Amino acid sequence: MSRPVRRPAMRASRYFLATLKEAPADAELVSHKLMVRAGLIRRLAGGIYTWMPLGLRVLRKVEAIVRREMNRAGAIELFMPAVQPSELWQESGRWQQYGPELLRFKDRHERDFCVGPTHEEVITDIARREIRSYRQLPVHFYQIQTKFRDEIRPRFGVMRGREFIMKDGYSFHADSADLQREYRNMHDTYTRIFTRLGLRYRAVAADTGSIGGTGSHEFHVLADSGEDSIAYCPQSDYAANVELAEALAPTAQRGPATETIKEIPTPGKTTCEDVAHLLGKGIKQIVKTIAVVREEIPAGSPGRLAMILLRGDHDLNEVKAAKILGKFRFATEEEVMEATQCRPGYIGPARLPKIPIFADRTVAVMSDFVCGANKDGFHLTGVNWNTPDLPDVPPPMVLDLRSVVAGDPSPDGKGALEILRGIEVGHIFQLRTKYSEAMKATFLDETGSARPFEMGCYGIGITRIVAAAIEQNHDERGIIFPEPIAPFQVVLVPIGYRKSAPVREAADALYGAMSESGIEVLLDDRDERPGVMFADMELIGIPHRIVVGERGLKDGSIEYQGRRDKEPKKIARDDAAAFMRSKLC
RNA sequence: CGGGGUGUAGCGUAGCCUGGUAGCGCGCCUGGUUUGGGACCAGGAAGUCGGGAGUUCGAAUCUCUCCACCCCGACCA
Repeated sequence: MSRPVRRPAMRASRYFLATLKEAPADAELVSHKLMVRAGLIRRLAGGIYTWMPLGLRVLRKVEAIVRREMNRAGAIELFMPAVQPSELWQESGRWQQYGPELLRFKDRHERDFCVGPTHEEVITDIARREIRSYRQLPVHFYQIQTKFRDEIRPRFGVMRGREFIMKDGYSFHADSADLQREYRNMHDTYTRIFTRLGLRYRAVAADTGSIGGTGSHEFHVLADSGEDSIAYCPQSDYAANVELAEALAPTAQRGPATETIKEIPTPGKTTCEDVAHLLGKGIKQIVKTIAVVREEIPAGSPGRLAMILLRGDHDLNEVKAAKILGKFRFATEEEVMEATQCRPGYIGPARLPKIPIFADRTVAVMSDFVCGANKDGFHLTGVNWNTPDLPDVPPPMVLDLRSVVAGDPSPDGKGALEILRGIEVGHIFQLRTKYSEAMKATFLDETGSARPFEMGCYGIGITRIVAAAIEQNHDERGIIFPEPIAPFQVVLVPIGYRKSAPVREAADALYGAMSESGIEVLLDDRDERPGVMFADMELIGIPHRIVVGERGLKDGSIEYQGRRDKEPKKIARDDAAAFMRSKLC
C-alpha cells in the first residue's frame, strides 16, 4: 500500500492563517461558523466559497483518501468537463426534467450549455464511443470535480452550497449480476473510505430519487444537525432513510365502536395538540386530515383534491405519498374552502362525500376517534369506520403514508426502530440501463448482438465531508479535526520564540526533526502571546500540540497535549520527535 | 417562488421610531511597556451608512424601487 500523501510542514509566520474572533452574522450552523472563523473558507456569493489555504489542505486530504481507496477498488480516474452541451441532456431527457437546479446558459453562437450538476450524460457518451466489446467490460471511471447545482436555498456554508466538489464514479457492465458485484464492491469501498476519514457514519437503504434506477444506499455522517433522518434497528442490521423506511401495518385489530358520533365546538383549535388538550383526549385519538392537490390530475377533474389521514402524532411522509399519489402539493386555503365549505383546521373524513381518502395504515385500525367536522369551529368525537357517517375505506386506499417514529417495529421484524440524524455524504445507485438505453450506449456481447450497458453510479460529497466532519467533531473552543484530515498533524507552540534563544533553538530543532520524518507540523513562530496562539490552534483544530517554553526546558522537558485532552503531559525534550512519530504511527 | 427580517469601516454592532452629515468593541498601522491562555498605554488609518430615485433647507434616519444576505415555508388541513 502506498504511503499517505504528505503536505509540507510550515512556519505560521510564512503561512496564511485567517482566524476570526467573531463569526459572521449570516452563519447558522456550528460547522459553518467554525469554518469561517478558522479561516478555512470565505464566501464569494450565495452558496459559493473560496477554499483558503488551510481549508484546501483539509480538502486535499479528503480527496487523497477517496482517490486512494477508489484506485484500490479498481476504479480508474479521468476528468470530464464542467461545461456540457445541451444535446446530451436532450438525449437523456433531463434537459426538460431537471428544472431550475440545472444552471443553463448560451455561448456566443446561441448554443445551449449547462454547468454539470452530475455527469451521467458525459460518461455515457464516452462509453458509447469508446467501449465496443464485452471484452472491455467491466470498467469503472471516476473523477473528483466541481459541480454546480442552483439550489433554491443554499445554506449552512459549504454543507449545502451551489458549487461543490464531488467524487463521482460510473461503472459499466455486461449484465446486472456484474453490476451487483461492483455495487457491493463500492459499498465496501465507501465503508473503508468513511472509516479511514475517521468519521462516525452509517450506511442506509435509500430512495433512488431523481437519478432513477433500482437499488441504492446512502452513507450518512451522524450529527444532530443533519438534514436527514435515518431509522435503524439496534437488534439487526436494518437501516434506512426515514423517507424510505416502511411503517408496518399495526398488528392489532381495530377496536369496537363504543361511542356515538358527536359534534363538539372547538373554536380556535386547529392543531391536533390543541384539540386533544381541549377534549382531554390523547393525541393518538385524533385523526389529522391533510388536503392535497394531485397535480397530475387535470384541474376540474374529480379526485384532483384528495385527503390524507394520519394519526395526530404522525407525520406525513412526502416521498411515500408522492409514490402513491403522483406529484402533489398541499391544497391552498381557498381550495379547501371550496371543497368542504370549511376552513382548514376543521376538515375531516366523516360526512364528506365525493373526495377520495387515502388513509394511513394506523388510521384504518382506529376507533372512537376525533376528527374535524367540516364545519368551522367544530370537531367530531366518537367517529368510527364502517358507520353511516364514515364508510370503510376500501383496501387500496389504506396505505403506508407516514414516517416511521422511534419505537415502531423494524420492517425486518427483529426489534424496534430508533431514529438518528445524519448528513448524507455518499450515495451509491444501480442505474441499470436507464441512461444507456436513452442514449443508445451499447456494446457487442459474446453472440455479437448489441446490448445496453448495465450501469452503476457512486457519489461522494468531498466538500460536504469537511463540513460534516466539523459538525461531528468540535467543542466550544473550535474544530477538533479527525487526524486523517487535519490540515496539520502537530502544532509546535514556542513560548517566547523571538525573545528566548533556548526556546527558539529547541523549537527549531524539533520542527526540523519532525518535518524531516514526514510529520506535518506547523510551527507557530508568530510574535504572539501564548493565549493567542493556543486559541488559534484550538480553533483550527490541530489534533496534537507541543509547547516549548523556558520553564520546561530547564529540566529538559516539553509539553504534549492532544486536542481532546484535559491536561498537558510532560515529555523529555529529546524524546519528543520519536514520541510524535509513534503517536501518529 | 411566497411570508418575515436584516444590510452602518475587515468582523461584531449602536444610532433609525422622534431627520441636523456617524459612535463603540475587536482587528489593522506607528511607538513604547509586556510575554505560559485571546495584554496594556499613547497616537493613527480606514465608512459611497447595500445601489438608485424621491420628499426636505437638510436623509443612515421618511417614501418608492432595485440588489444582496438570513430565517420560515416539515404537526400542516
